[in-house]
Amino acid sequence: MSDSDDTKLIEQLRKEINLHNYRYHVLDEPLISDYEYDQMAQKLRDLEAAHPDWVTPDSPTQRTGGIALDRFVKVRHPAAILSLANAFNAEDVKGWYERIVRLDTRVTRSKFVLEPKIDGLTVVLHYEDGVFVQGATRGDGEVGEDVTANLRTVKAVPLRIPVHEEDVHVPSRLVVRAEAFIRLKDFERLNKKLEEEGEKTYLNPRNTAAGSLRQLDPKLTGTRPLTILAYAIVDSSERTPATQWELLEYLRKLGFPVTDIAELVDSIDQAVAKIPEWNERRDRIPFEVDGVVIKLNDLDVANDLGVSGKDPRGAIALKYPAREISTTLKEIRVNVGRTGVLAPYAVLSPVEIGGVVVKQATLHNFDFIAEKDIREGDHVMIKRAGDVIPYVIGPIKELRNGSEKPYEPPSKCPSCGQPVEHLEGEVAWYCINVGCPAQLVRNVEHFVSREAMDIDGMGEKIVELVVSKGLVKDYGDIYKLTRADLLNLEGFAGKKADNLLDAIEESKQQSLARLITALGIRGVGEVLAGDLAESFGDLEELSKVSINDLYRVEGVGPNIAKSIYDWFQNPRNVQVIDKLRSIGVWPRGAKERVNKASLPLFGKTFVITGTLPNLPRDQAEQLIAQNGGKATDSVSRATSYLVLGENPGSKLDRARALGVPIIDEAALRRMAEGK
DNA sequence: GATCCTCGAGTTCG
DNA sequence: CTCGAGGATC
Repeated sequence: MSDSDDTKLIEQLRKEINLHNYRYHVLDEPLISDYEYDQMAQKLRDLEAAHPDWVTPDSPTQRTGGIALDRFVKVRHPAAILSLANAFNAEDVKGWYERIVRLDTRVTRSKFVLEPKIDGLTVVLHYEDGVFVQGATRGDGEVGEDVTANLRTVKAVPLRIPVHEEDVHVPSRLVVRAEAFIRLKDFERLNKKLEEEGEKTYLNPRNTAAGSLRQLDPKLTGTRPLTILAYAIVDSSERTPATQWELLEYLRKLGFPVTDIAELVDSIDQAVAKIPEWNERRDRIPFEVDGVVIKLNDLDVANDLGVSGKDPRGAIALKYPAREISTTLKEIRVNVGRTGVLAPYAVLSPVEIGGVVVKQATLHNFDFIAEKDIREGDHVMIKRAGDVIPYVIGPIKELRNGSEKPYEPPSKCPSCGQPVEHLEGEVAWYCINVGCPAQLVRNVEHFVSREAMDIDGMGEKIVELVVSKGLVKDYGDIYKLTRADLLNLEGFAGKKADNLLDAIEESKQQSLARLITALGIRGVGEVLAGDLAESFGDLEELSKVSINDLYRVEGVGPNIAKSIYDWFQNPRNVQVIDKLRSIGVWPRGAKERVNKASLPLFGKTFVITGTLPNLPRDQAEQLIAQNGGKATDSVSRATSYLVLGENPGSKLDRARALGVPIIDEAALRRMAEGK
């Protein structure tokens, strides 16, 4: 092997080891086995031994522990602080049960306790004669770090027990296990405050909790909204309760915060039956939860079962699918939108999140990249927002090794090479070349899209094809495509060509509102296009309208009015409109004024979240509109009702916070019928 | 002038 | 879904 191969390998190993260190020590979510990790570390040590001059101070081999925490005193735990075996579905849970029944038949007589698996950090709290004397992190399970001073600043940690009740006996020595974490609300508030102060924000509550506990300055920890929930006794000078359920009650009596959503069930079948309910509950818990822990209630039996590997047999963690995951950002690339906006996106090392493999994610705009200091080569946290669209939360700066490249926004359009421009006071950068091919493709895509002219069979690929072949130079040309044109294209057999031509022909019947949407005037989308169609009746009238007339349309202010006016002054656009008219794409608007005030939903604003059982979203919106209501996208005080479907998003939380009434599909139908 | 609300634009994967 | 921006409202 050549030296240059070795350098690459060393770099690669360092990067990976750094990642796995982080996963293991900070996130407590290892991706690989200890064995694999040791193999990797050994390989790196071997390579560095062979090339001593390549050893850099930031190499993970130069650390004594996994991650630099040596400034804290090490504490040996009185008993191993074990992790939990993972289950990913009900079958895994049943499998676990069957295994432990075979080991000890007393299991069949035990009840089970379900508790939330909080996404935080385990802490170990020591009490002597009821006084808090030491607090430690979990560390590797055997040895943790002494963070007593920091934990003292956490108000939820009792400094003396019992806190209230006097009739509870406290053992002279008691060691309690708890989870330290930050509530979602507190996390958001903290990040907002940091942002206002121009400080760096945190990635997620867990990260923040970890960072806060490891502050060298306890005063700083004190400013972080950490809290704890206790759930186990690690060691005690006296006998403590024999069941998990009683133990939770006992901890509560002593004055420890204890979860109030734990449940006691009689059998494993009942525990399994509760799983869907717990899954559904995930979003309503005010802190991050990454699963539900199912524990044998009988702690003596649980103890006797012992451990398998590093996991106690008496409990199992049913893990929810991860919503956040780390991966490498390989490269930043830039798309050109239909308006000429440059939209950067991240090319990622593929990772599975929420059941799909994500390869790229939007980065919104260049300010976003600069603010978060996202660099090419960074490890980044990815989240699937609302469980659909992935986005980059931010870089994991702890994992940087110096090879990351800060990002420079392009000065030229990645499609046409023309210089890009930045409008005063706006975040976006634009390619202002009217002939930019990327913009043309996006424009045509928009024209044929579902909310506009809805031409079936004309996807991204085909649009690109007809544009690159020069068959379509503006969207008017779509209607000039012939059967012969299409048959000449790659991958077009007779049937496919006919289908597409039919779809194009059919689209001539689309409403004026859709045609206005399709034109792609900046600032004019579905909603405004509908209002414009209603106010002006046809394109001819709209094209001759004055800025003052536009002003009278609701939602049109100076900027949008100018944008519409200018669009119709542009000779290129005049040409396209003439083309559309000559072909027969010329819908007449309703321009009729239905008396909306008499309709049942008049004056009501609806927001839909999740999937409705029997009604696609666009049809639900149509139903609302037809009956005089309005369907909008974001929940506010002005929202009359939230229509709740399956797998709701964050709108549900917001609706609850604002006290917006929540209804289901059936209720919406009843209201639409005026009942 | 500040704040709230709504809309538009771009976006992922199968 | 997220973000930015324009418009409406107080």
